[in-house]
Amino acid sequence: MPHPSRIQRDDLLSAATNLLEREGPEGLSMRELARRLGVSAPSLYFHVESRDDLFREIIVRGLEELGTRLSGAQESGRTVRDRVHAMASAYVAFAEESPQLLALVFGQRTPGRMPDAEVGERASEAVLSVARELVGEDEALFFAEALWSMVHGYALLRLADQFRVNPDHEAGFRYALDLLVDAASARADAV
Amino acid sequence: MPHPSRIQRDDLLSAATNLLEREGPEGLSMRELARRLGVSAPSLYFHVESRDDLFREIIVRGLEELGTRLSGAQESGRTVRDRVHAMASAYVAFAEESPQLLALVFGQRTPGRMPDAEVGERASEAVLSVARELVGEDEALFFAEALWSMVHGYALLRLADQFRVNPDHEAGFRYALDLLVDAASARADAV
DNA sequence: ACCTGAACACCGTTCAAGT
DNA sequence: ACCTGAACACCGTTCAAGT
Repeated sequence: MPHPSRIQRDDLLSAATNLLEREGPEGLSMRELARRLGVSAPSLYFHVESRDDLFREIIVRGLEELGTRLSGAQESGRTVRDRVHAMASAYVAFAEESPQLLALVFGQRTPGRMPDAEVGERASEAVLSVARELVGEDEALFFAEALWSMVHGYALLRLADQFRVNPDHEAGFRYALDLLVDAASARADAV
Repeated sequence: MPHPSRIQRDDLLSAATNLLEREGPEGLSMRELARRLGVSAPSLYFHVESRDDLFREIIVRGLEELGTRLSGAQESGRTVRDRVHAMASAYVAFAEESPQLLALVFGQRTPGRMPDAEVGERASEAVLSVARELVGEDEALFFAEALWSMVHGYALLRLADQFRVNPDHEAGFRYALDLLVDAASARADAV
């Protein structure tokens, strides 16, 4: 009679994500992960193909979680401006809860660690949809990239403590977002 | 009579930076670096304190190089818009030449790896200066953060191949930059 | 002053052996 | 089907010993 699995796939990925946030990517080792799960290191290979594969799975989960939060935030605001701010705040909140995960999700691709292209669909669809509202179909893709870039850059640079000379981060972020929203409205009016 | 040093500090850092770009941060190992320099691993510890210290030195060099390029680009354009585009292009070019280095320079801070705060002074001064021209002293800090965020985010997301649905990256990037520059001009006119 | 080989405590991964 | 201990080739770092 076979053993019932002693490790739940979900527990493995949760423990791995915790370890990643606490110790960084170099600290997420198969042996340490096994130690925390109370099993031997080789037994992990019955649940993931390799360490790279483990990273890939973590990224998939992270990307799905981010997509869920963004499309949730998208439905929360009354005006377009509110929705942009809600989504941007959700993005930054995610970045602050899971900085290592965010860096991994949108970081340098190492072959074997990157998930299929369609995993991020939900997140990009949410951003594209709000961009469509603001500037119309034709410019939506460009505007979505601009908005995403700004929010992403802001989240990462804040985490890296690069904005330390600014005493009021909330105000700075709102200023940046409104620059884009205002510019979009001006363009839409001009047409 | 003491040995003359067989390793030049500059060679060590260059080789380390090359190895970083080729193999990523996890591939930059003291032993592999020593191998490439034709010395034993322990002898590296006469030139750097630790692997973390090596990373810190690489980051310092990278930040200085980026600062030099940005303040060079800042002097190149005739109009403010030209200068913004020149600096942004220099930033993206740096990111494309040295993606791993950029991720390191502005990535998650691991204690012991981060350089002193004033090392990035040159780069931030260049961005602040162009921001001052565009929106005046009062909003310069906020605008600089917005501009830097956008360019940084754009560079990273491009590298992570997140803009693959957009066939024309050059046009998308110019669109994004001009959104900010136009928004800044509109604000300056309104005052 | 600088370099070395040996050593220690780590690491990813494989594999034969166990239930 | 799942887990283990032993093994292999790595790794950062220290240290006594050499020039």
